[in-house]
Parts: sequence; structure tokens; C-alpha cells
Amino acid sequence: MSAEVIPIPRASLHEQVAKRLRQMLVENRIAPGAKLNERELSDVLNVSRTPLREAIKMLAAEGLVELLPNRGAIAVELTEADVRNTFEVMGGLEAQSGELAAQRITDVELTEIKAMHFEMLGAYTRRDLPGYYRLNAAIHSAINAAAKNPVLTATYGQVNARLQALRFRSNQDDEKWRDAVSEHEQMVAALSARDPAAMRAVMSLHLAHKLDTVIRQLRDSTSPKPLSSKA
Amino acid sequence: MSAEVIPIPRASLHEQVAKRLRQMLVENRIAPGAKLNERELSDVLNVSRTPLREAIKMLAAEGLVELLPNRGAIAVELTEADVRNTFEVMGGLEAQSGELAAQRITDVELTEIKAMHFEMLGAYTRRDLPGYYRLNAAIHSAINAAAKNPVLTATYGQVNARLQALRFRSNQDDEKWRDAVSEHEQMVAALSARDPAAMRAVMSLHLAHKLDTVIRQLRDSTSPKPLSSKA
DNA sequence: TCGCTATTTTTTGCATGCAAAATTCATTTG
DNA sequence: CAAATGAATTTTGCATGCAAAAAATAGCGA
Repeated sequence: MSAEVIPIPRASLHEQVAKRLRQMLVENRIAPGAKLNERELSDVLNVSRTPLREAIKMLAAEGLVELLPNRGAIAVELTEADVRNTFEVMGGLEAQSGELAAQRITDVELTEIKAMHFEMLGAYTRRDLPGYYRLNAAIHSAINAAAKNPVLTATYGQVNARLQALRFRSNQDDEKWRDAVSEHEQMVAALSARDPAAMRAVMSLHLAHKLDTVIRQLRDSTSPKPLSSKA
Repeated sequence: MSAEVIPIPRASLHEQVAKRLRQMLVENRIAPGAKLNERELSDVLNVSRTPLREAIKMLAAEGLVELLPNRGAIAVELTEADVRNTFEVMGGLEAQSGELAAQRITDVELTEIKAMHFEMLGAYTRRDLPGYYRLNAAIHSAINAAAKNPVLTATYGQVNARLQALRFRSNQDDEKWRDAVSEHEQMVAALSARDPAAMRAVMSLHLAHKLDTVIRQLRDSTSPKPLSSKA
């Protein structure tokens, strides 16, 4: 009788490292354009360079870091064009998610989305931005799940990860915010009506508006910055 | 004067290895479900295990291989559901490509696609399957390029790679083939008319039909196989 | 002082070595 | 003879070591 607790052989080092690095990149703890120094990172993460390098290669394939031959890796830095292109793809994926979700959503899933929607209205009402973002993300994720397509979910997640880094420093314009909430109302309506075309339309519009917001924030935050270029 | 030819410092080993492995997987030289033995592969590719492992991690992030904790990697094996889900996503991406291409295609690009289309008609007429596939892929690729969105192109390529392994062993049903050619005619028409909605519709339909074909082939080829299970 | 080159230092990329896990194989037992 | 147990082999995962490339620094000359 071996009473030894064999404690679930937890994920390999390179998986853990990839996870942590992903988090650091998404939370901007590693700034866009910053170099990923292998010795430094392996020091911080308490692993040797081997699993670290394997993790970096995975993040490169995911598009979160860029590999420079013989010069290591840097955190991806999105140009405005990159952001537009990425949002364009995200818009297509979200539109498809919505379209499929309207066809495949169960009553239970719909109920949960409605509940989260009301909670989000609460966060909006008291202008609780972090709470709003959290619920917003949860709702989009739930819609995606309702589409019942793991490949779509994975693709969505991978493209979305690159945008995550942008959203952290966002302060919402109040009119835009009102519009976004209104679009969410329309999503719930379209899902309830099981109307794929309406759902596609509102998701597409929603993402287009989100792009506007992000681009504006991007310009506001990077315009004051040129002083670092030559001054 | 150093006459030494410094021959373009070619891609790092792990890049080369990733490229070759990708090729081997897509061409089914590594069978779906087969184990990727590190020692064996590093022997074949003449590299040490380190860059090989890095390449494998990249392919895992791309979804071409699956990592089994402490048990290495295997070539992904797509179930019929996987194929359906992947085609569903591909359909969405192709539809979006087509929609955008109809808005953004230049006259030069359109001319080239028309030319390739005629060549493809030639291959179809003499029932030259390999030539047909090559031109078909080139046309789809050109449509994608005409959408002018590198992120879309990259995403498309990554999802498509997983399907490539399926198409090699395909023999086309003649009626399906005729329909596919007809759909290609409609694509050229929609692109010429710069009609995004029509383009989206035909691309979506085209992919749905391609799924039918692939699923049928999949069933035909895997049904006779169960004899390997118990016999 | 500024710019250029040479040298040192750092960093990346790859190979190798070693321990742990998994697999295979032989042996034993019912 | 089949199933099960245990030892030997293989294979994976990670750390370390070393050479080449890149970056940083120092030295030199204009």
C-alpha cells in the first residue's frame, strides 16, 4: 500500500514557461519591441535556457514574439496597420462565431450569456471599467464557445492574444462605450431570436467600432511619445 | 580583397528543420498519428536534438503535431469532426479573403488570376489532376493575396497547412469536379464585377463543397482500413 | 571632440551529458 | 498458455558546455 501521493505530474517546464511568458507579454510586463534576454529570463523563471528557448519558439509560432536570426527574440510591436489587419481578421472570426452561435447555442448557454450581460450592464452603470472588461471578455468567450467549433476557438484565441496587450491601457470614450453596450443588447437579441445573419452583422459592426476605439487610443498614447525618438 | 564568398548566412538550423518537418508532415511522409522519434529524426536530418526539439515545439504551436507530456510528439491525426471544424474555419477565412479581394484587387492581379483560371481549365479538360491542384492552390493563394491582409494570409496558411495532408491522396469525383470548376468561373466573375457579397457567397459554397468531397474520400479511404485493427 | 577600428564581453545557437520517465523484454506464476 | 511482475533498454526532458555571432567597450587618429 503505497500511501505516497503522486501529485499529478504537472506540465513540463517548457509549457509552464510558455504560459508565464504569454502572460507577461499580454500584461505588458515585457514591453512591445523589448528584447527577450535568455540568461536574464531563465534567471527570473528559474529554468535553464533549454526549456526557455523551446517556449520562445512556441510563442514565435503563435505570433507573440518575433525571432531575429542570431539576435534572439523580441516582443512583437504592432504597427497601426498590423492592428487594423488583426482586427479585420478578428472581426471575421467573431462574425463567424456569432453566426454559428446563433445556430447552435443551447438554452442554458443563452441564459448564462444573458446573466453575464446584465452583470455587465451593472458594471457599465457604475462605470466600473475593469469589471466591464472582464465581463465583456467572458461574454465574447461564451459566444465563441456556443459556436461549438474548437478549431475556431483556438484560432480566435491565438489571434486575439496579440491584441490583448493593447487593451490594458484603455480608457473608454463614453459615447463609444454606450454604443458598445447597445451592440451587446443587439447580440443578446439576435442570439435569443436564433438569427445568424443579424448576429453576424452586429458582431462585425461591434468589432469595427472596437477597432476605431483602439486606434484612437493608440494615437493618443503614441503621439506624445515621439520625444523618445530624437530628443 | 577577400574573395571569400560569404554565402548569405542561411536560416538557423531550427528554422530549416521546422521547414523540412512541415514538408514531411504535409506530404504524409510522416503518417498521421506516427510518433516523432527525436533520435531517429535528428539522425535523418543531421542535427542534434536541440534544434529538432525547438522545431517540434513550433510545429506544435502551429497545430501540425501534438505534444504528449513525457512521451514526445505525434503527427496530428484529424478525426472527421476535426476535418469538419477545420473546413468550417477555412470557409470563413476564404469567404473573408474573397470579400476583401473583391474590394481591393488590382487589375494586374485580376488579370493574372484570369490567366491562371484558363490554365486550370486546360488542366481540367485533359483531366490532369496534379496540374489542376497546383493551379487551384495558386488561384486561391492569389485571391488571398489580393485581400491585402498579411494577418489573414498567415492565419489562412496556418489553418490550411493542417488540411494539406488530406488532399494528396485525392481522386476527384467527376461531377464534383465539374461543379468546382463552375464555382471558379463564378469567382472570376465576382472578382471582375468587384462584387464582395457574391464573392463571399461563392467562396463559402466552394469550401462547403470541397468539404463534402474530402469527407467522402476520407470515408472511402478509411473504411477499407479497419482490417489493420484486429485482423 | 568626434568618428573609426580593434578588442573584449556578452549573447545566441547548437551539441552533449545525465537523470527521470516510459517502453520493451524476459521471466515468473497462476 | 496468458497475465503479471520486474529488470533492462530506450526515450524524453532538462542542464550544461562550447563555438560563433553580435554588442559593448576601449583605443587610436584625425
